Amino acid sequence: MTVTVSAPERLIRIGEVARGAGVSVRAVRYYEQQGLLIAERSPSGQRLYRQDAIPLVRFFQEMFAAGLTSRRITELLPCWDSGHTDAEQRAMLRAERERIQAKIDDLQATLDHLDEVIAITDTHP
Amino acid sequence: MTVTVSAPERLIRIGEVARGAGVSVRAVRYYEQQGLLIAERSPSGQRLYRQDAIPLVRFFQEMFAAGLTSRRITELLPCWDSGHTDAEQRAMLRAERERIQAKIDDLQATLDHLDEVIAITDTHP
DNA sequence: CTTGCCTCTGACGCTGGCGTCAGGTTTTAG
DNA sequence: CTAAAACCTGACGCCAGCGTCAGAGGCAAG
Repeated sequence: MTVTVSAPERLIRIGEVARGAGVSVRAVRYYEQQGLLIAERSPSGQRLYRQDAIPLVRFFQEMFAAGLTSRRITELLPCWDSGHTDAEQRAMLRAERERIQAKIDDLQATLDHLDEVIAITDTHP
Repeated sequence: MTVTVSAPERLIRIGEVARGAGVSVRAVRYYEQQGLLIAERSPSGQRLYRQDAIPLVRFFQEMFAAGLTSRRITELLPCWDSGHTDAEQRAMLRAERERIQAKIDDLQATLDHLDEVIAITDTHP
């Protein structure tokens, strides 16, 4: 039988999270307000995060860039960080996947359109 | 020598433009306010458009979906509807093309990311 | 003529992801 | 010990692309 002595994980403060993830401190506080990121508090009230908060914030940025709202992300978080998801959550996950795929297809079509215009304007000054 | 008698093109009103392009009447007025779409006026003050306003509005929607602002679109309009563009405009056009391509690449990476999560949540209920 | 739909001009509201300022406490470096 | 840097809680501001409401005029049909 093995006993896992939880390694005294070094907790970091909000500034380090922000710099590590390339966002502003304000943004990290906002994520907490939206329920995306829960922080412990030091006795004096400062937010304390585990290191994996940094990749998590990067993940949020990725989802924002893909057009998801913070509410939607909170609904999908169980799929991400826990090993237990229900059918509804997996369905939402696939639905978002489809939305993103559709967006990619739209952008690709737009790109092709633009390329035509570029070709015309280049050959026909 | 040929004389081009301009065909008495049927002008349409704002509602027909909106329905044709799948946007709201309010949106079409907004485009005019932003300088995207200039309309003639009937004696009573109603906006009158040529039929090609409909594909033009569709084009605006495509650009909005690709992340361009209305200001940016006005700057690019000469590339689109006239046969005369300068070097600066063609450069902007290519720059936007690159932006969209980068966006597509980002979204594709996000999609791959999501597919991994989906695979995990599906095999590991 | 009137009914009903379309159009007009303001002008305020909304959404989301923050920026930014104010005014105060805490931690850290020297 | 002290000054700078980092952190805290509100709370207002911003932008862009419209939605929406108010109040008034235009236009074809019966």
